[in-house]
Amino acid sequence: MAKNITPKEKNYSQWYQDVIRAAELADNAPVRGCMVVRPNGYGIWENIQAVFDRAFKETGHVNAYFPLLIPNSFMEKEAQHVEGFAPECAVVTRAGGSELEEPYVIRPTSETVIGYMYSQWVQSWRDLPILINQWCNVMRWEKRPRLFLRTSEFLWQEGHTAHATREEALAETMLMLDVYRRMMQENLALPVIHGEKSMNERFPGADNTFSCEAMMSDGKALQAGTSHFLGQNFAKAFDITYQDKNGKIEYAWTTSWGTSTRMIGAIIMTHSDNDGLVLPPRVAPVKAAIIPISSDEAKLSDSLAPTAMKLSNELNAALGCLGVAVDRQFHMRPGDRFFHHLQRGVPLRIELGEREFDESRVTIVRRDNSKKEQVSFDAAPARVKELLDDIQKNMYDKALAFREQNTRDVSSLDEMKDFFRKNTNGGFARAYFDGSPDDEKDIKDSTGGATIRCMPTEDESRGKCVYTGKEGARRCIFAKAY
RNA sequence: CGGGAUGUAGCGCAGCCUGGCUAGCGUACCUGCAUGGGGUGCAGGUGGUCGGAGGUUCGAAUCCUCUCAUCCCGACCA
Repeated sequence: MAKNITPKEKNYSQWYQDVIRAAELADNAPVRGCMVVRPNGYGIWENIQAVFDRAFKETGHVNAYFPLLIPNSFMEKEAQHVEGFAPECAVVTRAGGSELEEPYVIRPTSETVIGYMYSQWVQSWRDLPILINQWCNVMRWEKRPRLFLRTSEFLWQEGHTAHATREEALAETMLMLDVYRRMMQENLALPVIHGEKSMNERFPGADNTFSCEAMMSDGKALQAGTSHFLGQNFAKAFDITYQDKNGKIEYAWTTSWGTSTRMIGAIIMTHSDNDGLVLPPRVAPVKAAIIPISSDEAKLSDSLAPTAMKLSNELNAALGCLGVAVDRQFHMRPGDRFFHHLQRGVPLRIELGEREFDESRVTIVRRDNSKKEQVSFDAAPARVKELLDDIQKNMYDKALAFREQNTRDVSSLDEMKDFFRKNTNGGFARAYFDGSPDDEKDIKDSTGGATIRCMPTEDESRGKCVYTGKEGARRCIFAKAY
């Protein structure tokens, strides 16, 4: 057991922070609520970006960049939007040594500037759809920051699209929700439930919001990605109009969708253990560490290290990435080196020592030391690839099994209260619900914080509402959330 | 922003109540020797204007006021 990490059973928040520190993912910045993303953490983000970016491009989107500063008046054009975001906006009022004529808001999200630009770019039905994504930073002055989950400044991607018809925009909203679900499941090993948000949880300015919800290992829910159907709200606020085939002027229909560095928090809280970080191989910056071991320095530099380099090149070629690194901390004791990689979430360790070398074999060991096997040099690339795929799959299966173990169907309000009272966080409660936003708030108050995370898209069943008793209610996932 | 707590070496802490020699301890770090396949052992050493500002006092880590930051519990959110 790692002595620099508080066990999660003892104090989950402390455990989370300890894992981040031990894995050198991020540090607190000198600015309130901001974080410094360290190389090991940024490497995860780069891998996430790579797989998501590819998926966006495969579905016809292109990248662009819009400015960090937004004229204050833009924010005020959409009533719901300004109401939702005003409390958490940081504003620039001085620049160049004097007071600005109009304050600039540091973007909390870019619907407004992008809407403004779209209004200039769109004239005809032929100009639609516009399918643009941007990777950038945004700032939201949150009350209670937590590394990766909620920081004042965070990195994300925001897609903004404009369409000629309502149907097309709705289809886009659902398409991107599904892209998120797939990417999270396949690459981050996060089983997520995707579905529609309740009115209380809607994005300010959206007609409808959908999300991907994941269960953390303490039973709480985390919203890992959202896709919004904005209707014509922003088109009307920013005058995004086009002339249709009949020559008639129409408002466009828009969508927006985003995922952020919060996904790194989701990965940590879904997979990691009391020894430290556990990373899904597909997004691990280091997928395997080759560790040459010998007490004979000449042997290390003359034969083991060069062989390790050769092996890492072969492995990288086989994996199609640069995820295999040679550990050159030769002066450290083997135990220290193993521990270092363990805490940083490196899925596989390849031990290359005198014992193996003499026999032209390497030892492949899993992070948790659960399996150790010897393979020949020639067989190593294929075997490593196989093992990484296996680990990736097992992580997903394990997370899914955990979610299922902590999900329960509840058919009455008392049962729901009981579910969330018994444990500290409960888990996911599945229940039919057809009440009003105030009814939902009442459930929140009486359960110690459980809210509707989403109404699963794939669940078309109908039943009796736990609150009102009305028949024909949709099924909802209730949970306490981060 | 409300309730609670904490700021002393990179990290974790003691000292504060009851003011007083040169501010300690563990760990990390550096050096040496021995070691070496899941957090090595011994010995020696480097490193602190005690979060910041002001006040009380002959004298402040310690008492008082203000301030900043962090953590926990709420409200808010990707």
